[in-house]
Amino acid sequence: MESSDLFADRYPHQKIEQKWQNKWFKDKLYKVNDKDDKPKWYELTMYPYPSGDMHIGHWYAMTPSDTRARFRRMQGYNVLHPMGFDAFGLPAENAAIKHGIHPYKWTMQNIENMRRQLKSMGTIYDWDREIVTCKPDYYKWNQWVFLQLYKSGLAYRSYAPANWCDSCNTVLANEQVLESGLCERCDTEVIKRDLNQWFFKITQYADELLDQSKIDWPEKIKSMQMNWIGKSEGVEISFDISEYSLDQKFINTFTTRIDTIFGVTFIVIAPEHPLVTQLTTSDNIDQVKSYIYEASKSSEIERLSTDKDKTGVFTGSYCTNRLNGDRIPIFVADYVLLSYGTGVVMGVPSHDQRDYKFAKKYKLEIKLVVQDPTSKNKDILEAYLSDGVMVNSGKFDGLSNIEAKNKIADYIENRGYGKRSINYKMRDWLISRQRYWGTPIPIIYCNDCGIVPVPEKDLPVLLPENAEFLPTGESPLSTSLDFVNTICPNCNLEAKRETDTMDTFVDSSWYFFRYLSPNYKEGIFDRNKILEWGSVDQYTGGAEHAVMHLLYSRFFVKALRDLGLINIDEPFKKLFNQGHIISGSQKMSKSKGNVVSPDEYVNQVGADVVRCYLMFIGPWDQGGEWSDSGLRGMSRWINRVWEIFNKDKSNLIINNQDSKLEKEASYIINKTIRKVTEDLEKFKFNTSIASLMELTNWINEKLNTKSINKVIWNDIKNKLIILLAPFAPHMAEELWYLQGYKYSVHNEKWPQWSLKHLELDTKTIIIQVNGKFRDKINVTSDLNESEIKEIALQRERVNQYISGKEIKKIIYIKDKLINCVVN
RNA sequence: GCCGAAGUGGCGGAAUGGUAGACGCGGCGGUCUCAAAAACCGUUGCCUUUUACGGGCGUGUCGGUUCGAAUCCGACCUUCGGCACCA
Repeated sequence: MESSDLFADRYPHQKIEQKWQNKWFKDKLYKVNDKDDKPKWYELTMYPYPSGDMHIGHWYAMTPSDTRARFRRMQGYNVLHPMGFDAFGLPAENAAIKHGIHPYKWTMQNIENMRRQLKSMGTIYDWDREIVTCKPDYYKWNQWVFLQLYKSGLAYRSYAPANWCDSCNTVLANEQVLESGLCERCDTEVIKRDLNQWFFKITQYADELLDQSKIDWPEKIKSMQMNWIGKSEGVEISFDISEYSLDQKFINTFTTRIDTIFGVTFIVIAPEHPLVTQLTTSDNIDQVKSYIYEASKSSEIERLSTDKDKTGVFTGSYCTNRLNGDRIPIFVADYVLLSYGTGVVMGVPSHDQRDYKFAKKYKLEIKLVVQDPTSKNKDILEAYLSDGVMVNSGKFDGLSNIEAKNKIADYIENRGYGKRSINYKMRDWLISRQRYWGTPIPIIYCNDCGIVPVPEKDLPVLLPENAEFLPTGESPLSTSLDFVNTICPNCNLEAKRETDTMDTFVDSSWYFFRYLSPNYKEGIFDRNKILEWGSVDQYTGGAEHAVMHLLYSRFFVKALRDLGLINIDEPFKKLFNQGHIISGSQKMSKSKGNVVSPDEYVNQVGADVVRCYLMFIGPWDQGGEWSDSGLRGMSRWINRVWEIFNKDKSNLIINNQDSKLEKEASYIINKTIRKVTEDLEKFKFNTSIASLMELTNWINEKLNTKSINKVIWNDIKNKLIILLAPFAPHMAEELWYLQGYKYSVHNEKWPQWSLKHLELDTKTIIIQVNGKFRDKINVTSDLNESEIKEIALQRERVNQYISGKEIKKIIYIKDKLINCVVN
């Protein structure tokens, strides 16, 4: 950062910001009173992960929403704008492994520092409501919700693959696996390992989550959620494998194109599918086994990559298409996922591009069943995806394929070959993490009683302090014998605890309710407070949470509602996504060394300047680039505002009455109030501030020309300070105090504008000739259309362009312009 | 590949059918100063011989609608974001 003398410094920000922050804190100015009978407004910013040091990105997310919350407060709402910490998670555990510091200590130190930084921003957070998710009085309720979901069948245990590093002997998060597929710590190839894990049944709510009628969110986010849920309707149909005398006589596939069932020339099965080994013949077993091993090394993203060539191996077995008796080869290929549909795909190369490529590669038959009515598909050079007429499809020949879809589905259902079904891309939510720093899952495994939930009275299941974080191949909690070994609550015999912890998205799925009764001991939340406050009125945060956090929260709220705990359908009524702030045209990151730290800027120019600058950069949803010189401009403006109030006005303010000037002043102040108010509603902080700058420029100009009298000054100073208050809360408070007004400006009412003052005696009319600007005139409001036209046509500048030409028509837009159309 | 957003001075941006470039940064000229910084005042889209408060051009590209288009429509180009073999 450049030296401080480059910055304007007449405004003693350090002294003033300290003074008011202390006073607000002492007076509990921003304490939220539930009993207040003003209308309630819940404005929430996504809570941060306590990584230790705040960078300017945190400020970019938080100061504009604080300004909005302050604005709502001054508009007469009882505003709740709380803050807390998303305190469980991987970085704390990594710090523990790397530096030997306990995750709790590391996290709490970070929180302490961040709390100090957040306070320095001059925000209205009511710190009495702070929540810290790694504290037992918070995560106890994660466990409690888990038990409720378990009881109602929404939590279940099943096998799921996890990234595994053989050398480190540990499970890896996706972010710990390099793009090359190697472990980030030791460069060993990462494989998949099936683990028994816990899930929440979010798929049960798939259809309700698709209903977005009760949320006012950006279209972008809504469409991302739609795609993520990925509903598709089709038919589940079985192929006959009874010739192999296995337990299963049929192999099931799901298709959205049942009209192409007669074009199936191969079947593809996912490598993880339990039938694979049973169906593989001894000739092919070596090949198939090595293929499965290779597949386990590739990540899902790699497997699903369109760039990659399709690969697969033949199992040596066949199945029979029950509609036409065709004998069809069965392949294993990694482009089929066990987790979607039935994990088996019917290959129709003539009508699916991916199947077409696969068939070409392995020289499989390509059989046309839907004919293009125009070209008749003479040569099949690629899959034909459009609609057409059925051919090679037995008794369905000649029908349109759209009609055939239904008829074939009916036929299949009548014969018992399959049934219509709906599939979702979305899977159930895997919440198990083989980690230390998270909420212990409250389950006990007993040899006799099986899976036993921890009784509610025994909650919380505390995270033991003495677990070993170094990788052992087990979840860290299993190294704490005091923790693992317990007594079965059912039979009182020895039993073992679950040693996995919960995904931290569980914490963030309901934290917004905990703010309403943060210290409530009798339950997850005080239901009366939920009735009073309801869900979040305005939520703000980054778009990177478009799917996971925002979808999980919606699921949680619906599940809690169905458990009878609340009567709310959606957690966040309105959503706004801010963009990202960048530095040196790049995302800020420690490795690039371009992280902008707010503390030193706050020291040099003050929190108000940093706040205003961040809001002034550009539209909030588009993000922007940090620039020291831009900040300097804001510092200049804040200092100019300060000077307006602090310079000696005995010679500047005149005593004369001047109704024309008073009218002008009244016009500009009303215009500013309207602009600031309307733009704040729309999150357009940049233009709000620009209009405040215009107002202060006007005041300075009038002071310099000695054209402000006492009437104007008294009106304008009062309103200007109030308008400044949400943006620059410290300076506004000090100016308010210096004017001798009653503490606090933040309890003042937001000013109203009146249309009466926005009407001027004269209007500026633009004169165009053939749509080009040529002149403008000032006319009094009482002139009518023909009088204005007459004046306009007489203007010399206009005459230059119309003389000697035929006037075809004149367009007149009231109070705005005249356009003269000539040849 | 699909979906979405965006493209305007030297820079961040404003204007969502009616004076393009508000506001700010940067630049240039000046005031103050021994000098500089800071601050303040003036100026600043580009081109042109501004003798004229003069003329011409100008919102990614090409076309269209309109009296009038940065804004609406069509095609294309570029950038960014998201999703990605979903059977």
